[in-house]
Amino acid sequence: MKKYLHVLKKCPLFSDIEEEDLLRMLVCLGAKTEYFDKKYTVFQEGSPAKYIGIVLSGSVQIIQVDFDGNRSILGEVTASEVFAEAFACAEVSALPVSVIVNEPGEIMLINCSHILHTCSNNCGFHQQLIFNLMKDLALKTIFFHQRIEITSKRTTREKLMAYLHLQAKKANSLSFEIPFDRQELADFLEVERSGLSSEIGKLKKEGVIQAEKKRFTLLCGD
Amino acid sequence: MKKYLHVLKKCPLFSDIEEEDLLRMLVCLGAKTEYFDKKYTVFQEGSPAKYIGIVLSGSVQIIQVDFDGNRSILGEVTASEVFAEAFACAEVSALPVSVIVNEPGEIMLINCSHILHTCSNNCGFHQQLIFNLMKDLALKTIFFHQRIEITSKRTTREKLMAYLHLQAKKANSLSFEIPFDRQELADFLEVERSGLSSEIGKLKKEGVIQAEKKRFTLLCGD
DNA sequence: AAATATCTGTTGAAATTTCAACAAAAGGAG
DNA sequence: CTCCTTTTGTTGAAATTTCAACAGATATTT
Repeated sequence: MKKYLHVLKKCPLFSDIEEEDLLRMLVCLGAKTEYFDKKYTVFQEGSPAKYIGIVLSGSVQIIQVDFDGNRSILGEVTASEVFAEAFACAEVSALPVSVIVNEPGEIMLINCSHILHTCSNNCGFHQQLIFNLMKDLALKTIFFHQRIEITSKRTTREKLMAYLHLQAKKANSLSFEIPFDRQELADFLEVERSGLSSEIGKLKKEGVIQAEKKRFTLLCGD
Repeated sequence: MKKYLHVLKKCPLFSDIEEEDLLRMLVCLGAKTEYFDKKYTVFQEGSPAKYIGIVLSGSVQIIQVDFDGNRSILGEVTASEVFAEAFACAEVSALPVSVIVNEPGEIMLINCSHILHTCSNNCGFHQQLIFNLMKDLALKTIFFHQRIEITSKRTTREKLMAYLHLQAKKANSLSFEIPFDRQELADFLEVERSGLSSEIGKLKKEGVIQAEKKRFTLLCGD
């Protein structure tokens, strides 16, 4: 556990909680850590939500698959980030998403009811923990708004450009890497892979962007 | 304020808070109530988020308008429901959405920092309030997942049917009213109004649904 | 009650996406 | 290094959406 202390300290769930308190708290919360291989299903759509997940290393993807087999990627979660917190908090009986390992690594799982229902020792950090969880949920909602702003565009080109501009803003640079390959990007933008590929090709020809594998560069300053 | 007590008691923000405590708390929080006319902009996209809104009567819509003028409707908020809580909690400096009055009515506004930062009297309900706010945020996230499940469909027909099935499930009946007119429904589903209209026409002809103004009935039991 | 504004359904042409299929390129395993 | 798998770009045809425009129906206002 100590190995990942620097990761946990960056986790929004543990903001403003001291190192020694954090370690004790994790014991109190019954946190457990597991290693998962690539493509492993950490949480299966339809199963009850009890655990909050924290990525310690590697990464996971949040995905939704409808009955026609169409995959939507809701997001990519990397080290020190939290996932499934909303479902665990709301205590839903059937997860609307699956969580799949993208890059193998270790994941910490915490039974959410241990967070929500103050422990018997009534430790003071507990209030801070709940406060942090709330902030995190608020930020997740904002993330969804950004995603909707992108996917609500009507054409592949507009969706792609909206996404790239947002990534550039996040990276604070016109050049940046995205966490998706082409198929995954298509599933995130809710478009067809082949159409996306050809659109990327056109934008490159037009001199609007550079694109080499996962690295994109916006050439126009707008 | 007393006039809307029954509405406030149903508000998820005030679950498990006694009537007398609630009234005192509202004073403590500096809650203020205002009447708004139809089409009035309660919150303007781009302005800082400070207040949580609670609809006491009438309804509001949460909308996003991109620079091309395309409108997306994120949701409809009716009596005893909360809005803008995520942005207020996250203390964002620029709202990504506007809130527009649909049916005129009264709205209660509460400065979110009064909720987040425990008051000097440190009243016990405050912890309950924060807990409730967290639950509410979790449910909002789930709502967004449902919306994504609908809008991620590729055709107008699929989006419409996914939406109608969800509404039927919520209403617990195959017949129900939706809160949108045709243009608004199109802006919620992220499709073209004319295409939506013709799709509704086809579904009626095929005997899959009945549709009369805002009342829809699913004729197939699936 | 008439006049005005808003909402709805329809149309056909243009633009775009989807779909299926294939080949080149890149990556990984032995 | 070679074989095998995965990823990516390309294509053209079919399906769907978008767009603009209009007319009938429904509300709202005066």
